[in-house]
Amino acid sequence: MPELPEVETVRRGLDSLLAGRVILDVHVHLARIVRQPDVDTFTTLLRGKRIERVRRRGKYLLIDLDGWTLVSHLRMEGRYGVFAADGEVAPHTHVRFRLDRGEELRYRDVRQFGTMDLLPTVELDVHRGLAALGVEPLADAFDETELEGKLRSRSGAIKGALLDQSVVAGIGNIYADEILFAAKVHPERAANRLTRNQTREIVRATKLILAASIEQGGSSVKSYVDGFGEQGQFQFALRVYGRDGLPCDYCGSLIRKGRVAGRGTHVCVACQTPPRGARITSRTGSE
DNA sequence: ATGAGACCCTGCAAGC
DNA sequence: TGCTTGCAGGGTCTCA
Repeated sequence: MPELPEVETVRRGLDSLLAGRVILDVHVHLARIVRQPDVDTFTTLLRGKRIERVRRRGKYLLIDLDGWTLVSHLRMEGRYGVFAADGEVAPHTHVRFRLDRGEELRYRDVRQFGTMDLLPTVELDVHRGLAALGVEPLADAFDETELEGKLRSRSGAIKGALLDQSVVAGIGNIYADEILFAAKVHPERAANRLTRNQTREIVRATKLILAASIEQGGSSVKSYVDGFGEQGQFQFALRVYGRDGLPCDYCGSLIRKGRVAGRGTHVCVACQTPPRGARITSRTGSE
């Protein structure tokens, strides 16, 4: 499930493959993926456009084309790949962009959750999803003061706050668990009751973990593959996510899994001290 | 204003 | 063995 490091890995792959290429034609096989404009306009507008570059904001891919930008969100399982145009088309391929040199950019998405919006680049700031995003976690602007300000009014679990894209952009379920483990903060701790030191550790862990994951091409817990069809290697560095019942690398206690903010949540209750009233504790285990 | 829960969708695992 | 059921997940929406 692509989060910031995976989307960044895809961005790098696509940028190197697509910059300077021309879209000759577009075929949309599943209309739902394209939210705006309508499919006919989408297709007409893209035909003949030259791809300038591929950017990223949070978990969004931004493909710039001659004054227009294709805003693409992979959600759970969206994937891009460049193939020979006459080659076999994989199942669940929903959008095909025919390129020059006999190649094709293809978008696959088994769960059909992904979205594409095409809008003038100058209007990007009014895109609903983009407009609501918080700071980029790897930017200097994301520091303890910034995070503390965002958390001040939030009495809910810190994990829920980290998943909120308006607090900080790009963190999903996997990295939220990894970041909180590295920062030694229990995911159920109230966001506005963190100590200054805990906030600082969360910021530090966020930058460290996301950067390390990008370095290794992202993680690929399920089906994530980058623009070149390579699998990320960061999955082997996950310390808590998907490791319920296994010993913590740091202290040897068993990793527990429960639900926080409606998401499966992994925690070492020895390293991440549960707050009063926490559901995930050494006693209760799962649930 | 905040936060919890439903919803979208499909593949897979678990349970009978 | 074959069926049904439930779960996973990101973002957006509704509702309290």
